[in-house]
Parts: sequence; structure tokens; C-alpha cells
Amino acid sequence: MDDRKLEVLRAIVEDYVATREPVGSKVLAERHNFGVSSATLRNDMAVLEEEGYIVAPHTSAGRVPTDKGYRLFVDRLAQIKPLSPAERRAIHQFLDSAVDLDDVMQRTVRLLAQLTHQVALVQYPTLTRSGVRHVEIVGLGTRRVLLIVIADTGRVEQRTVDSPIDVTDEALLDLRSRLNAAVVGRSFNDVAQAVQTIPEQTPTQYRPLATSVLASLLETVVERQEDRIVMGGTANLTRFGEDYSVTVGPVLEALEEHVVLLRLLQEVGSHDDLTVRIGSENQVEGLAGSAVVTTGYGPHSLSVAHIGVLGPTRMDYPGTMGSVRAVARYLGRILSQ
Amino acid sequence: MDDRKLEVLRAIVEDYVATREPVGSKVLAERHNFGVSSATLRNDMAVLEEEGYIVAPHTSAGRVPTDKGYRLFVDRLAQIKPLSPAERRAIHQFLDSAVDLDDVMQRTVRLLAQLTHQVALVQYPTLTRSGVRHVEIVGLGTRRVLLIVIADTGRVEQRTVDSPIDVTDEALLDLRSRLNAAVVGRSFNDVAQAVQTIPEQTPTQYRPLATSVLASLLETVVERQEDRIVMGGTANLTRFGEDYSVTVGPVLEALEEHVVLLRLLQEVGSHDDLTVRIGSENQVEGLAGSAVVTTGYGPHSLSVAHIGVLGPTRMDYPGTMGSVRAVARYLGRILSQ
DNA sequence: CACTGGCACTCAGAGGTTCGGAGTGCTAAC
DNA sequence: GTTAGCACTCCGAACCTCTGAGTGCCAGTG
Repeated sequence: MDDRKLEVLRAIVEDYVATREPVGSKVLAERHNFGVSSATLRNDMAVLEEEGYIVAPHTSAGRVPTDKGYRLFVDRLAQIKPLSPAERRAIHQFLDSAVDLDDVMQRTVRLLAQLTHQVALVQYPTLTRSGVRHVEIVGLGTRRVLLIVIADTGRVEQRTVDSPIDVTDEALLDLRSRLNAAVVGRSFNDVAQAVQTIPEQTPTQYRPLATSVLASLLETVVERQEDRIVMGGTANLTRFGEDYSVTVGPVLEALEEHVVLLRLLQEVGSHDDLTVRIGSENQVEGLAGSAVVTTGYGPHSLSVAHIGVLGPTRMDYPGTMGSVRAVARYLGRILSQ
Repeated sequence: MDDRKLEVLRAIVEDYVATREPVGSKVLAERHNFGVSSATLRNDMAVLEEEGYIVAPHTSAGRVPTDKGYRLFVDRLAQIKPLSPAERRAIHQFLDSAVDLDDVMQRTVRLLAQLTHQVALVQYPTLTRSGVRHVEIVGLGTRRVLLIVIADTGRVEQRTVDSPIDVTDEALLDLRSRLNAAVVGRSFNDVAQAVQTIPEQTPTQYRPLATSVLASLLETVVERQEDRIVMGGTANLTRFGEDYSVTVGPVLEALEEHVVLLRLLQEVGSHDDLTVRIGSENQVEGLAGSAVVTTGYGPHSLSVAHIGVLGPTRMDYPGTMGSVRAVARYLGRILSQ
């Protein structure tokens, strides 16, 4: 692949993203200093088209990048754009004033949507990779208790448990201390093993209670699909040209599917890596014209969850990637505290 | 206002909602058995137009209801449509299998969106009108504690508190029992008063801790704007005819404003009353073409929060109202348990 | 061999025109 | 109060034209 041809592709992508219009050989020659005539560029473009990096919507129009074209651009041409000092300051100001985890998530999603002018996705810190800070059991009635699990990421999981026997304060006290002794400080992955011997150590008169609470605890810990995802900036979907907004329906539909969201955010490379999935790479019907930029985040540079952004394939990749990375990093720093 | 004129208005609203097209005098005479000719209907329609209940988009088109027309329809003509047995069954099945409060909210929103084919809004049970079930304090480090408040609606609020002094187990134990003794069973409105004397009763060595925890507790209890709202079914916005979907942008924007959402759900009449706000009545720019149907819900027939639905003013009011009411009732019943 | 200027060709989309049909208001008669 | 008839309006679909941007190709040039 010729050096100049690559530059031509870059120019086409950048111009198309900026103007939202197919770019022709003439404008290309005018706007960029290739030092060659439009005829030469035409030849290059013909090659690029043949190799599947660009297409012409119709005979007498300019060229538009294909998914494959964007892919090449992202892989070999795009330089992640660092944020401006003003944007950096905005991140700090916006996130520092959050009061609790919910608030942090809310603010992050807004921030990301605003920075990128796209749809922002933020996943709550996943339980499985984090540790247990505390377990609390509260009686709700004679035959009901509330189980609360607090992760060291600040996330709180709760679940009501029906008890087969009447619940006494004594039983709760006993179970609570046993549980905490067993699991606090452990990773969520190890909880199942850690609580194994608890039922046999429990006095027989309230062993049934212990059993049902433990069952619930394991459900809570294992159940990954309950991962919560916050989304924001859907209004941005309509900001793009008509050609994208006709497909806004399918996109919204896809985004309402929790499973789809999880899939979009999952499958990310190692920490600090940005993953870009373009168009058909998403494997989701209705997201053919959309691209997703994601990365992991988490305290102490081990990634525990993901955040990302969704927009049209025709997006400003360098800028978006910069924003996503910056927000993820700062979010990780906040969670470390 | 003539009896037949009212019937004409009803027919216009119903036909327009069904067909999405302005209705003319001729079709009207054909489809409904008024027993009069189209010319007579034309006269009636002229009057209705003069009074502002309907308008003609242009000279040679049929008539379309105005906001005022819909208002009259809702107030005097609409019979709330009870759900079909199948729909009823769907509600039960869908909501009964929820495992915790988050799940209930999620499922409710999905259900409502699906039943009405519109955007569904569900507010978490408000703290202020509910009671305190339990307060928990957990040490997070030497100078940090996590405060957890559990409402009798099952809602859990959490907040980290920075302590001015080192936190000891003893101090936590003491404070925890004092707090619970003071507030459990109280309504959130009374919490402020109930904890007033706690600092002076607390041993001086950890009184500063008590003070900061209490301050945080009061914030948690008072802070109403933190009310969480779940939204779903935004994809339905695109299902309506072109004329509505051009405004889908502004609508999405409005729905991203938390304040707007709260306002839409607030200001509801007494329990079991359905509130309908039509077009400009919403007082929100961008929601001129939208109508909102809301009602309160809560355990034991005292309303603690709201749910509702948003769609185009051109919506099936009787059906929507029926769905909203049915879901609200069942939701209340679930929370009573 | 890579590049260029020139030329014939293509075609989407903007703008203009026509025309039928749906709907109206009005009037005169029942 | 109701109706039939009629002249009038005007949206929007269908059709047409035409311009300009863009292309591919070819012969010529350094």
C-alpha cells in the first residue's frame, strides 16, 4: 500500500467526517497539498475503491469511506487527540463534586456525552473482579431479611431473602459475624468457596436461615448479567445528517436491549487499550452504521468495568478516542480513593 | 355545546388517532352512523373549529384536533379502557418474577413501554413519604464510614462520610444503636427532629463522628432532587408518523433533563387519579407535540411516587390511561408486601 | 513510468410545472 | 335544522428539465 494512497485515504476520511459529504478528487487536490493533480488522485482513488476502502454512492458523486476504510484509518492513521486544557478542567470539576457512586456514574455519562457529542455508555464497576468490603443482614419481618453486600468499589447490592424459619435477632447477629469473618476482603470470585463451611458451623436451630441467605448471596455474587449500565446523550443521535437519523429507530431499539449494551462494552483488550468496533463489526443488526469506542477503567490500573461511546461510523475518531481515554483514566483515579 | 358536536369531536379524535390523517366530513359521515349528511357535519365542524377544538392544516385538508380538543376529549369523552385478560396476565407474570427493587423498576418500565408502545417513566419510591426500616454504619477506613439507609419501600440509600476523628468499632456500635433506636419506624419527614438530641447524648470522645454522620443522614433524607427515574421505550418515539419523528430530537433532549422528567411526573392529583397533560400544558419546550399520562402509586393506597407514559398528543388516550392505571395498581400491590 | 490535461459521459438532486382529488364554504331549496 | 349542489382552493404526487460535480479513459509529457 502506497504511502500517498494512505494519505489520500486519511484525507478522505477527515474531509468526509468534517463535511458529511462525499469527497471528490478536485476538492481533495485543492484542500490538501499533495503536490499532484486531481487526475493522479483519481487514479489513487480508483485503486482504493478496488481494494474496498472507499465507495462512490453513485456514479457522479465523490467517495465515502467503507467500514474497512475506517478500520485502516483507525489502525494505522489515527493519532489519539489529547484533550484541551479546558476540557481537562471540565472533567475534573465535573467529577470531583460527585457525592456517591450513583452520582459518579451519572456525571460520567453526561460528561462523556457532552465531550463527544455522542451516546455515552458507562458500566457500573463489575462485582466479580472486586472485593467484599462488608456484608449486612437486616430483619424485615418475622420471615424475611434484607441482604446487603458492599463492594470495595463502593457498589452496593441488595436482595430480600425469604426465610423458612422465624428470624431472631440472635440468629442474625450470629450469621452476620460468621459471614463477615468469612468473606470480607475476599474477591467476589472466592466468595463461593469461602462460605462453604458456614452451614455446618451454624447451630442447627437456625441453620435453614443460614442456608437460604447463603444461596441468595451466591446468586448476587455470581449473577453477572445484572450489571448495570447507564446511558446518556441519546438526543445526540439526531444531530447527525439525515442519512444517519433515518436509522435512529433501529439504533434506539438496539440500545434498549440490555444484552446488546453489555456485548458492546465487553470484549475489550487489556487495560488502557481503546477498542474501536466499526459498523458491521458490532455484529448487531441496526448498528450497521454505528461505531463504538470503548475502554476499561478501574481503580489501581486494573480494569473492572468499561465505558464507551457510540456514534455514526462517520465520527471524529481521534477526538472521541481521546475523550474516552481521558474520562476513563480520571474515573479510575476517583475510584482509587 | 351540542350533544352531536361532542360526538363529532370524539369521532374526529378517534379516527385521527387511528389513521394518522386529517379527517374530512365525508369519511366521517360514511364511517360513523350520525344519521345526518356530510353537509351537516361540515357545519358542526365549522363551529368546532371556531371554538378552537379542531383545525385544518390547510384549506383542502380535513381537520385535526387541537390541544384543546384533546383536552375536552379526555375530560368528557374518554372512557378508560380496561385491560384485556391477556394483558392483565402479562403484568402479573412479568412483575411477579422480580427479585429486588431495581428489578421491579426495570421490569415495570419495560412492561409499560410495551403495553402502550410509548415512552415509559417510572420514579423510584420517594423517600420523604416513606419510613425508615433500618440504618447501618460501616467503617471503610480509619477516617471514613459508609452510611446506609433502608426505607420500608425497600429502597436503599448510601453515602460515604468523612470523619473528623479516627473511627473505632466501639464508636460505630454505639452510634448505630442510638441511631436505630431514634429513627426506625419513623417517617422520613420526622427524622430530622428525631435525631436532634443524639449528639448531646453521645460520649464526647466520638461526638464529632456522630455530628458528621448525622449531617449526612439529614442530607440523604432531605435531598429530594436525587429521586431516580427510569425510562424506557424511547425507540417507540420513531414509530409515529414522520410529522412526529421530525421532532424526535427535541423530545429526546427534554427527556435527558432530569429536572424536566421530575416535573412531568410531579404535580399529580390524589391517589388513583390519572393526570393527563397535553401538548403545551407540559410547559416544556420541545414537548409541544407530546402528551403525558401519569398517576401515583405506592403501597397501602398511599401514593409515594409516580409512573407515567409519554407519547404524541395523537395517542390512544383510553388505552394508555388503562395501562398506566393497571400497572400502577399492581405495582402498589407488590410494594405492599 | 508516473503524472497530467482534456474530453466525453453519467447521473443525483434542485427547481419548475402540471394536474387530479379531497375538502371546504356558501347558497338555495326542502 | 338539514340537505344537495356547486364553485373554489390548494396540497402533494408525478413528471420534466437541466445543471454541475464527478468519473474513467486516453494521449501526451518530463
